[in-house]
Amino acid sequence: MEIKFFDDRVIVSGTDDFSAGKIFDCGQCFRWVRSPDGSWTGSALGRVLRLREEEGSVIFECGKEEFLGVWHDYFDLGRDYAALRKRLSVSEYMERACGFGAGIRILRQDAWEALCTFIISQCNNIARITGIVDRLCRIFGDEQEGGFCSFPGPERLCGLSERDLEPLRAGYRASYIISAARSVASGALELEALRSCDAETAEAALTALPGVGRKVASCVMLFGLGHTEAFPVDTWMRRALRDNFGPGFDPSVFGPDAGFAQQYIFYYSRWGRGGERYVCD
DNA sequence: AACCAGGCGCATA
DNA sequence: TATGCGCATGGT
Repeated sequence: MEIKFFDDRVIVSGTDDFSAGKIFDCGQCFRWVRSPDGSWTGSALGRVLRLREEEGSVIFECGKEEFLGVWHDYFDLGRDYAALRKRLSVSEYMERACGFGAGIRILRQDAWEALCTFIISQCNNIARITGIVDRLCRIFGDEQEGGFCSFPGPERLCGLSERDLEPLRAGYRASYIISAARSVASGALELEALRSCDAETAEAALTALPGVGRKVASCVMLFGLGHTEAFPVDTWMRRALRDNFGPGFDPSVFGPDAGFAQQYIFYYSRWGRGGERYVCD
């Protein structure tokens, strides 16, 4: 992978492992939008970025400092995904899943945003999750360039009531959002400290929050806390595992790569051939 | 017009 | 440990 710096943009080229469409549509984040011209714009970590793909390279519309200080890490560009896919291709199925998902990267998202959005995601569909998250940012976040809004932090939400959140139309999840905001804002839950904890400790701390079970906790760990061994299992994963792996399958065989295995399996089962059989059943 | 969504928490066996 | 249910809302 090559990175070239210009005054107003950074160009990343020479990799099969950056596909904006797959990265933003694989269900890990909810705030990147595609423009008619094919470019993508999103708000993350308090900043707005636009990027576009052109002839096998990715163009980040930002300066060198911002790229190195923010986006290089956010897009996990220091990781060798080609080597990762090779390690994960331990079976014919995994080889297909990794090939199909080539281009996926697991974003290093803000931990609070991950917690909040995956609380919202429970028993919900992507379209509605996106809408609720958008309203949350639009109503309680700060305005940014291009009509985008920042993700409101826990200190912004901790003083609100369930009625204040009614315009989100988040249903019963509203109370979960508020109590999570209060736990984090008060310091009762130190999200950043969970980065360096072992997985069991992090999961226990997260599931202590109302409305946070194993699935949401594992998503927060994987997408927001850098716990790459986390392996979220939802309805899609349950079906994919049931049909393609033994009944006693243990994701820990993938060790610290388990989270990436999960993403490739999930993406393949939803959008690839691995998922078609379920439609016909 | 139903069905169900990247679940959770609680009750019951 | 396993299974079932209600929870708010609205996309498909």
